[in-house]
Amino acid sequence: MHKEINLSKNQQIIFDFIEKAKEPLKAYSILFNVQKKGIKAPLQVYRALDKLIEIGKIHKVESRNAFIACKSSSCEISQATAFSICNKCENVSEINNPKLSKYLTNFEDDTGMQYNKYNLEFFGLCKKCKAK
Amino acid sequence: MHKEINLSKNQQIIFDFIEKAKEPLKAYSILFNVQKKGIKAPLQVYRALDKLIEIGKIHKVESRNAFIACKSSSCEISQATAFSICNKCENVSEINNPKLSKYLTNFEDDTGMQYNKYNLEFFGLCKKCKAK
DNA sequence: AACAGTATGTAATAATATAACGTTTAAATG
DNA sequence: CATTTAAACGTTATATTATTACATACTGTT
Repeated sequence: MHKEINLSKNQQIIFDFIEKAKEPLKAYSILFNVQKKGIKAPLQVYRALDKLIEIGKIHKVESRNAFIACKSSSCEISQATAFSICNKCENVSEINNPKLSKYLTNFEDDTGMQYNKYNLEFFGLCKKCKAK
Repeated sequence: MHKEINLSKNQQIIFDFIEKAKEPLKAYSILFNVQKKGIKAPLQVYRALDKLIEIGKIHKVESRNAFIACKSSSCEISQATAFSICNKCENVSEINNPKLSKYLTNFEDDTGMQYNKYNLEFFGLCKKCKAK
């Protein structure tokens, strides 16, 4: 579960926008859309994004360079993320599966090394796109 | 195992360079290093990279925007990749673990959807960096 | 030879992200 | 409350990553 942290003004503006979207947003698309709120420069966006990622309120979808609000209560502070990505409609949803996260969190590689952080992105066709 | 495919001139030049490196390389770093071989423009590099990824000779490490030669015989044509990444020294190695790939290939999300392609990136400290 | 598919060369530009600087605000400490 | 410290902010410039658009050339079939 997320620790409750007071967001700063810019962080709050940008988080609100990402959360409403319910789909991954690009940094510059965020920028264009919050300019009316006084945010003028890329760096203001990227700084807020960095912080929001750090505290686990959003995640970055690496393969898409896009940002999405965290809707899972189990991905502890962004350490462990998994996404399902449709290659056709680009729908992205966070996978909240305790078995999967347990399996990956406990995974040891051949050298015996264990990891506390991972990012997993699955690709395929979502149900809607498959039906077509 | 990889199907044997004849690489074109540019593809071969760029693949040779990535394979020798044995660490992930950035596109523009590749460009600067193959200019003496007559490759002058970013697009020439990106086109070769796209093709090499498509046929499974290299992978993209998404969180680093970098490219690494495939050393695994089991990641069938780039459909299933897993990497271990050290956050300190930036060492990246491909994880070739049949159990892991089997687990992920067979994974079904809560909607019953199955995926044939995924990319997993684990983060932590490698042995060397942990020892320090 | 004609065709289709893939690869190439080149210039321009788009999209993504950070460096460097100085100022302001908020929180913690004496 | 005054002081200190850390975090956040604003701004400009620039670095890095990647693609569009268009013209040409090569490769392997029929």
